[in-house]
Amino acid sequence: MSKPSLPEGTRDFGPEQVRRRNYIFDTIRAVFVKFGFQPLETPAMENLSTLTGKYGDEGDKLLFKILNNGDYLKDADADALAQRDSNKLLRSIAKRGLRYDLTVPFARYVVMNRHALALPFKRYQIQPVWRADRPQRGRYREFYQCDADVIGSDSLVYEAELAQIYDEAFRLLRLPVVIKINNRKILFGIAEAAGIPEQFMDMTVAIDKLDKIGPDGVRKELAERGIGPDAIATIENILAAPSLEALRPAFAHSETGQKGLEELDRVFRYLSQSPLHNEIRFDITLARGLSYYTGCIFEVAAKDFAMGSIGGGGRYADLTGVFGMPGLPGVGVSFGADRIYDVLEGLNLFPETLDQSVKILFAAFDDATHDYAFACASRLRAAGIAVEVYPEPGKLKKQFEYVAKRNIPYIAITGETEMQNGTVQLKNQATGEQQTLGVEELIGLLG
RNA sequence: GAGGUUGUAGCUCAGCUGGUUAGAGCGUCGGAUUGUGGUUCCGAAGGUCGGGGGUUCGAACCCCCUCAUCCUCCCCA
Repeated sequence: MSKPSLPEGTRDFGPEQVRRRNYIFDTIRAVFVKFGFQPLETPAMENLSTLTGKYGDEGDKLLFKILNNGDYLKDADADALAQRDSNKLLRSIAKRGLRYDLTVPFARYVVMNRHALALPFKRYQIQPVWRADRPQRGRYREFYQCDADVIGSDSLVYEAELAQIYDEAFRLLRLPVVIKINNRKILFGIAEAAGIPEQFMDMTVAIDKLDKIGPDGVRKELAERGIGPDAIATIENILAAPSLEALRPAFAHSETGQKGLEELDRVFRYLSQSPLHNEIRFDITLARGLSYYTGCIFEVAAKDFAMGSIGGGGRYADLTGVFGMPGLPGVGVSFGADRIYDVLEGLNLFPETLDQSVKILFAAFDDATHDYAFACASRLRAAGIAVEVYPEPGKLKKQFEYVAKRNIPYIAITGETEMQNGTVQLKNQATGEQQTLGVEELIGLLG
């Protein structure tokens, strides 16, 4: 019998961690609700056909596949098996997989329930997702996303609301962030201005790395991806633009680029109606990988703490199209709860009060007073107060040590005298103050 | 998927070029203290040295495999 262990990239969460995680979830959820989003949950597993092809070749490789039940080799593709062709074999031995994100399952849900939905449909979803990535700092194989998406409207008011949601949630978590915003149409405008619209994706991937590899690195990467020197010069020129307004001349011949500028202008106009607490920054190098984004894109980074993005999102013109329902636009954002946890922990920003669940512990000396303690505890519980009774009557030392370890703020000592008078000896653990109280008075004090 | 790092008590880590019975601090448990904790003192328990195989008279230490960890790339939350 070997020691038990966990699969790579997964974790247990102890009581304190769960309380802290719930603090994050509750905070984000409250903001979602305030903006009119409705809850949705979908299964951990989806049909593999729902998932494959939605995240690019890389994404497909990172999907966890679930082996079919029963005699899965009976129906396996014999040729693929003989040829040891895993990709070909897969379809015949695994028909399900674990969800990779929350957006695709949402799109699937919308298509399946289109007749029942009032559009625009605003939903939020807080659930785990799984990726067979190599775990490292801030990267896990099982992690939670907190998503808010709107489907069925192309109004830019939602882009503004989603930016406000980021701002509000991180304000409540007291975590200073930068909300970066860009627009895929602006990126396409750059490609058009440089005369390389067909290399839009290559260009995007390269300039996304600017803050990581620097201008020289980007130049090199652009060249490696087969983009000519003239085009590279144009791109660099545009990237150096100091403001949105300065881009206008460069996009004189790019209708898409102009559209991108207009969209961002509109979003900023909405946002100017109500000041944000965090910085929102136009970042022309922001690209984001998922290929289905078509309009505004978002990314959130913590200030003062090195961590990959702790949130991201954007607009997609046609996500449900792959499920046979074209023309439904959507926009959404995601919070990376696990990374937010790591950042809050690193910056020591979790509230102290999260670990006080039980308010008081009852301590007794013998069988008779143990009964009395139990009776008192029951009355407090009936009044809605979280209470514990120490399991063994006897030495106070142990009972006090337990209270200290559990961070319980009060201890009630129920001895012979107290039992006869219907009182308890209440001690405040923080101040050391002690007083004799009747049970009703105790309920009044703690309730 | 590619490359590297680390793995010794519950935790953090020592452990010399391979050499008797693998140590420390913290924590845990018991006692000093049978109605008052976080201090102090005394004592105790706790190890398949991540797992498997190999080299050797002898392996925590060297070699191979494997599992896990942390990090970089890729990609992302």
